[in-house]
Amino acid sequence: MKTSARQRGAAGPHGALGTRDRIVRTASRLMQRQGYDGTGIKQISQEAEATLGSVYHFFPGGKQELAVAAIRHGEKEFADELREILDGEDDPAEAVVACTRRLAEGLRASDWVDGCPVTATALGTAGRVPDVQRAAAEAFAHWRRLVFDRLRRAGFAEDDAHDLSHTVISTLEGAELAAQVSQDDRPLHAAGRHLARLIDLHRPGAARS
Amino acid sequence: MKTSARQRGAAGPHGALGTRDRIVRTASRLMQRQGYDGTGIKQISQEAEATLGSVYHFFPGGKQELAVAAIRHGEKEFADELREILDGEDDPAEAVVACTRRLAEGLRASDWVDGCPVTATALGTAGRVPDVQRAAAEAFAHWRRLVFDRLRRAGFAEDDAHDLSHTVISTLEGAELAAQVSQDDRPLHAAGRHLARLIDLHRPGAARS
DNA sequence: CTCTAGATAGAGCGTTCGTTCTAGAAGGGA
DNA sequence: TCCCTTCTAGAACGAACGCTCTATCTAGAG
Repeated sequence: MKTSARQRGAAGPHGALGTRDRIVRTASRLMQRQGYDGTGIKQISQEAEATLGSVYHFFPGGKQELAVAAIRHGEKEFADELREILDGEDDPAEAVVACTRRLAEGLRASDWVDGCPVTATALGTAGRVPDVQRAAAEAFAHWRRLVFDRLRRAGFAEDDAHDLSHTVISTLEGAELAAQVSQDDRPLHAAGRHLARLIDLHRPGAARS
Repeated sequence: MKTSARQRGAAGPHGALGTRDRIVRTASRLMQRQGYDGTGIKQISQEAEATLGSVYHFFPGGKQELAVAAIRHGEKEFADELREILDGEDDPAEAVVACTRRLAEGLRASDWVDGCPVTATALGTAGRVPDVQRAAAEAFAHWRRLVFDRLRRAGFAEDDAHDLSHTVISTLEGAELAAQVSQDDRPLHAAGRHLARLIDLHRPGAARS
């Protein structure tokens, strides 16, 4: 019996999730918007409809452990979306453009509030909380790996795929950041067009300068 | 009498700066590293060797006004550096590569702690503090303008220069972010190589696909 | 039934937060 | 000389912080 039927009666904005899941999802969403220091444990427990006791029951390591779980949750969420988009297009260049469109839609739909789920948390704790920094680094590495694998599957050379996967993730992150700060999705659209050109340039069999 | 001779005797880690300047510089540096919520007014006043009274004397608007001043300071600082590098190279593509090198040096020298001077502050206050968001948007726009002007001066078409300036700033920001989080400067070097290729692609007179 | 581990509940701890407030020190103009 | 503005100094306030602690409740094992 991992999660018993002891949960509150399916009410509230959360589905039939267990208490632990509600806490992690809420923490992830709040830290994405307000950063690590801007998000209080009590705020998380309230919005997750859990009590302080439950939070410290599931996360005895306190705020740091909760932040790591929140980052890992955000990582998986975006990884699933990324994988779906990358596999949904025949051409990797078009797939990357689709990514920028999706990011722009998400930003606009949230009124420019919901950006990357790990950036705000990671940046606000730069060198202070090693566990958080490590989890954020793993998130970036994982996302980059997804792009790398997609390029390899399309026949790109290993070195090219490696470098391109770096730049694709960096540029997606940077363009989302610029779009969020400027409240304008043009940075994302420009990034999409340019990344597509760049991928075309390194396409296997293409002429190289 | 703007700044009297009433300052403390040139001691401390700060030069012969006025109290207001010491406060702004300290706030900028601390918020760059710890974000808006992670940086306290008292911490700023202590590290700036100023008192709380001085802080609220110069910034009656409190933390928000101070954060705006800190962002504007960081903006000017990076703009000066950016202008110097862009003008220091004959070719805009080489200039952008020089930028990525400079960013990598700065990150490494600070042990991956000093990233972009506005990102952490802006992200941590996403939609909550409009003044900060506006100042951050102006910073990005200003930096982008510097790249745009440099490309125009090199003869690039207006539309190309516009789109490229977007992607250059986005990618620089994203690569610096990825490098900081991963504590690894490879994202910046990959970004430099790819941005140079992209600029070459749009060079005036070059063949276009 | 009893017993126990898992989970929930929230009062309360010491600390720090942003801010306010009053008091004083320093220099220039009258 | 006195005054007035500018700047420095830090005690004090209510609120919020992360966290600890004890108490209670529930579901299943025996």
